Amino acid sequence: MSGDFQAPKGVSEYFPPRSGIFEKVVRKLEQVSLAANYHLIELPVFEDTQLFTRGVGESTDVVTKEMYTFEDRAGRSLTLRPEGTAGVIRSIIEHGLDRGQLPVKLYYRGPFFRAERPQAGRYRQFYQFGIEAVGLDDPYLDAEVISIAHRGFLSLGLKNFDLQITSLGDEESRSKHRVEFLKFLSTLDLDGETLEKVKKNPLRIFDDKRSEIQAQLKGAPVLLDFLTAESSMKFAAVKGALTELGIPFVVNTTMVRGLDYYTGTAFEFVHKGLGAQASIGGGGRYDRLMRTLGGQDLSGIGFGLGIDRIILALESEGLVDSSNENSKLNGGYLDLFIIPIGDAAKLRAINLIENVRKSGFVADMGFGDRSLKGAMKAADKLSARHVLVLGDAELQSGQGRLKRMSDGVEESITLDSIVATLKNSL
RNA sequence: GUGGGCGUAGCUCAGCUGGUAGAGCACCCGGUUGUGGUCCGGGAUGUCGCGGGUUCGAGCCCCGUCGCUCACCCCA
Repeated sequence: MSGDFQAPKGVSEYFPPRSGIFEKVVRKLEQVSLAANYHLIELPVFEDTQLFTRGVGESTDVVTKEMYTFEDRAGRSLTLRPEGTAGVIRSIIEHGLDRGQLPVKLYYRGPFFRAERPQAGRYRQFYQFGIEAVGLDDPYLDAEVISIAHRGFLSLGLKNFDLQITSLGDEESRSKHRVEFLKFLSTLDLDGETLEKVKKNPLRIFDDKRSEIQAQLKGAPVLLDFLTAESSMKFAAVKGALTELGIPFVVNTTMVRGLDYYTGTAFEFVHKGLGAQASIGGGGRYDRLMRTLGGQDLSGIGFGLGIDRIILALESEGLVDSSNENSKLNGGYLDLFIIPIGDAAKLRAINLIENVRKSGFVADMGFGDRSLKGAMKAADKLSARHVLVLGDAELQSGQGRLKRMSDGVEESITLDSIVATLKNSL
């Protein structure tokens, strides 16, 4: 530990070589989303506090104790976004994006903030990638959204994860179940704190990890058994589509989502190689959110994936080598490294490098005053494919020897043809 | 908010029952004059998280404090 400052508690930071993995994850997820016609929406990281209290739900932990809320200079209450969907919906309504063709298909990514106690895979500033399909209530759209997340994970090489799904049904389904469930809960022996929790959202009790609680929950009325015919058919359609797509899933009858706006389809991707925070992504349908925020009565569905956790998952599956700084996987390599000897050579080198870079190659040069041997070592450490030593002789003759580092073979070239030579070497 | 573990070189860590610090990796220089990867030689680096106490003497013991970490609650 050195220096006078350190990062605020619980934030994740990515610097090379790990930042290369971060970029790769985001790029892959963008790729699969774009391929399904979802497009980028870039939003502010802070919003009117009310957007979240109303949108996410007053009873959720996210709103009651995890928001970074502050006042701006005019006394407005603002909050660093704890999740992505509310902001997306706000923007859709505000800009009338839902007035054209439906569904509106968007993806977003960036930092999110929750004031929690940090632990493995849980940060106060964390990164999410998410998509939203808004405006249509079609179970096949649910399946599409899930399949995009699934495809994203597969394209990153992940294997050790499960997809869990359930249906939270519509309001009728839930109120019928709620009556029976509360009746059941009243027969249990629960402590005060748990009773409080149950009051806010009875289903939350399923998240309790204490075995004495879990034991009591055996035989509890299951929401899935109370689905209306319509909800039931939709859920069956989602499952059918997933099966058709060859996407394995397990129905989790006790799955609980942390945000209040979910209705109908809800899902979660759980990775087995992580700690207590095993969810690498989740989402679901929300029928009321848009109306709640003052928009049209349109349904939507989306997911949020935790980039930090995906990286942990990749590492747990041995899919990235964070110790190898220049692993190609991390994008760390150079097409050309020029070693100039003397100031005149540096001037020429910086010029040559510029041209090489313009042609799309990755190039760097030796700065400072290292020994030639030291500079060669540096080139090697940087995984340079070619090295060119530029000294007085080369400056005068305009000729040089391009060394291929893989086998040490040197090729005589004219300095002006270096780009062409590099192209030929591919 | 609650509980456990830990804080020693840039990184990973060692340091026995208290005697003022070490290894590996990384980094720099060199192994003759302008060419890397292996090998060999050399080198720099720490207020041992911070403050106080016990002691002739503390990285090792005690107290406090800050930080990190894992777990609970909850979630990405």
